[in-house]
Amino acid sequence: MREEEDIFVEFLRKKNLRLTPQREKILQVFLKTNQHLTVEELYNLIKKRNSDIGQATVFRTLKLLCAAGIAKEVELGDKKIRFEHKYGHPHHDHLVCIECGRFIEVVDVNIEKLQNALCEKFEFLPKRHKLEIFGVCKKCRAISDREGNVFA
Amino acid sequence: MREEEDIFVEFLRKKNLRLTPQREKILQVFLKTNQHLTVEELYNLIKKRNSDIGQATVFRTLKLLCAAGIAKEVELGDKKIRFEHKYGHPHHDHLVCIECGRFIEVVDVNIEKLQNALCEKFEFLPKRHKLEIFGVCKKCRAISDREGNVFA
DNA sequence: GCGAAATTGAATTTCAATTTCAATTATTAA
DNA sequence: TTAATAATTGAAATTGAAATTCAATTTCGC
Repeated sequence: MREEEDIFVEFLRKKNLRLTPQREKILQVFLKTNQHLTVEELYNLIKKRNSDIGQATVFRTLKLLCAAGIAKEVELGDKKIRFEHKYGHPHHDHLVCIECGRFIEVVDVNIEKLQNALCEKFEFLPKRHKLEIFGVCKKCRAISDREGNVFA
Repeated sequence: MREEEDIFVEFLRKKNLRLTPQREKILQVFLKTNQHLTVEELYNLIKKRNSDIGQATVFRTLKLLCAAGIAKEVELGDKKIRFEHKYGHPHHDHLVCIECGRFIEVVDVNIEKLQNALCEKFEFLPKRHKLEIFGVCKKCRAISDREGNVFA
């Protein structure tokens, strides 16, 4: 929390930008949730909590947070841009449940190694990658079982 | 070519839909390109070639082709929906060049195996996945070298 | 305090995706 | 063949999220 704020302040300073109450608030609320929210969802969350900050400001601040390395854009199947924490939150992939929408963050160094080997084979210089596995999570599988889903 | 057309005809028949000249044309042009085109790009291609088919029809036909298992939606970084061939074109991942936009289609059974193992660990039932590696392709790396790109 | 620069947020614009709807075309039943 | 029925088309309109505009406001440096 504190650390992210420091990074943000430093980032803003370098760019001759200002840490405003709105930006501070948006960062706080953003950091407090571990979900992957869209601009609109974060905007609604902030409005509910108390503050009255415009959607444009939320939008712009999230972009700033990305530029500062604190947030990161992701898309999880639906066609909306979502934002996740980046700082202190190293690279990972997602197992996305197509029933409940929840996701599991995973890393597998062996997969990453094979990916790099694959790139090498094509003399392709990898910069970043995105792996999403869509399926049914443990919890939803249990529900299907209980309900005797004939398709499962 | 012929095969895809047969599949499409059969698909349409089952759904009580019709094979119109427009749909036939769209399928032909779609199959002739190996790129991953957006609706608009395919629409422009068709217009250039000769025909005068509306964008709505291209859009709807591509959706039909997806439903028929002939086409498949993909997104490659930019935020547009693109369509690739699906029939006779088994699952694969993409190495996407961030310089020239070209992509390489790849498969690595070992990666897939590790993915399945990973899912098992979380009791997650995988249905499909999407792996995209963004980086610089061989050709573009050569260009950077030639130009003495100090950042490369 | 003053002026320059940055910020805000409501409203607007953008842009691709999608839908509407009236006109057209094809199919079916009589 | 014709009339009724159903599907198709495409121009135009709509949608919805992303991004921008701009006048009003706030903040900063002096």
